[in-house]
Amino acid sequence: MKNCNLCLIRHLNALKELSKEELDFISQYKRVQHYKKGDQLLREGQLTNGIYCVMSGKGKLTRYNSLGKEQIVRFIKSGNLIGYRSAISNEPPSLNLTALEDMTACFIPKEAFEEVLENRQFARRIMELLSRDLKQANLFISNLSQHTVRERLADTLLNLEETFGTDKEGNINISLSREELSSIIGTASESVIRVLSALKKEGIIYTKAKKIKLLDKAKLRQIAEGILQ
Amino acid sequence: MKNCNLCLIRHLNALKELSKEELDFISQYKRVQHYKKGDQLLREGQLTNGIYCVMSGKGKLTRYNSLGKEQIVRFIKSGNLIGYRSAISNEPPSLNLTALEDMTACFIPKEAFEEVLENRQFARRIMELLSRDLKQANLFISNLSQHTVRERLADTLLNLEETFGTDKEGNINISLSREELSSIIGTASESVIRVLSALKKEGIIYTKAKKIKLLDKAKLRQIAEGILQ
DNA sequence: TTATGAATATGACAAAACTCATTTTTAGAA
DNA sequence: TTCTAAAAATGAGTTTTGTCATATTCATAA
Repeated sequence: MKNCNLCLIRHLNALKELSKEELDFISQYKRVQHYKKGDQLLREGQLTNGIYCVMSGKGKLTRYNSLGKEQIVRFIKSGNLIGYRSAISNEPPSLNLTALEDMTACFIPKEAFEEVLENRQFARRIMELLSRDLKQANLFISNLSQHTVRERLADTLLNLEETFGTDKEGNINISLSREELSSIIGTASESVIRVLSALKKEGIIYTKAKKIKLLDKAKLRQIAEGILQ
Repeated sequence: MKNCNLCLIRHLNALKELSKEELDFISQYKRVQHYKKGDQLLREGQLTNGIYCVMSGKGKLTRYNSLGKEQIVRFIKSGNLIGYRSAISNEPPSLNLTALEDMTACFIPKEAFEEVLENRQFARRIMELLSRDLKQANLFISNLSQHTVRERLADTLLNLEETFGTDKEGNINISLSREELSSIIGTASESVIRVLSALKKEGIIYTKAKKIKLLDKAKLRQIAEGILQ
């Protein structure tokens, strides 16, 4: 896809606010990039002179703590715009972006981004994105600190289904290892495995290898909120 | 203070980007408000049609979980601009703002805020504020989930001193109950009390009622990072 | 197909944190 | 000042979670 005017993905994010001319302008500078599962698009602390518009594939935003353990902060899917936070504050990214599947993303150099940021509608959308991210992050904070592993896992499963939807069999449409699940909620992988087993035994979820299917979402919601054991 | 042009507090935040005329404009609509310790300026979910510029006093931004337990998300001090996140995304605030001391804050109605948001420099500053808040929130997320109570408390004490400075005796310049400290790091107040006692016994901090003084910040930093027990 | 290493699962034990009960201290009112 | 209620501190026992060892299953290459 050479010209962003022909690309429908833009309607999923702030780029939809841009005029035909502005999109032509961006098209001149953007580069379509392909990534393999496991590739890193952004690396914590390592300057990236631009932002990404994700065309296809899924990814994870992570941070490593001082002991080298990974913490998943957020997930990325097609339509998402990435890297505007560090572009705006003019500093290296504070998170890593790793592809969870093969991924295609358009790289838009910072200068081109800054240029179209002059468009008020666009700037306004970016502010709204930042606001939404911030609200989400604050929600995440209160979830993390005041809930048990079981409650946080229930919450995480519901969020994952909401974000990525389900396949035809009804399984959550993303493939994560138990290790990755544990680094979302900040616990040991053994704890996640134990809780998943328990939820399966109770008939609340069904698991088959990395496939997870939510059978009783109402109960899961109650568990997430600490109402139900 | 009738006119914002005469107010020096604005130099501490995004309002410094505004022209004389824009400040005159805001001055017409803004209201100076006084609050007592314990008063709530913002209430989660309850629409507030404007933003605040804090003139004096300290406050806390909190959320209550489904069991009614308070979680402190961030602290507020003079110079801070509050409420722009919910103003921008056009929704009720997602956090509560409670005064920790007597407080004075200027209320700027949303319409006036939206008007001056047309100023690109100002809008850019607001974006930078949102970016900084988001980065902080992400940092907080990784700190919370992968550290022990002792590590998180060490980190919190350092952050509090950095944010609020020290008084002439060298105590951290904010008065928090053990209960409040525990709701920053998301733990039971007894756990905070025990760890504070231990740190005192080890000579790393000094405490006298609500006064806390950091005696060995280097060690505290190592504890916070999990390098030192 | 089998072989191999990685991921998942499970058990046993240890460490961390929570809860509840009780005592001590503190801050503020009378 | 004394009194009183709230906050802080401490101890004991329980629950949750983490760690480590080991077994089992799974995925993939040969």
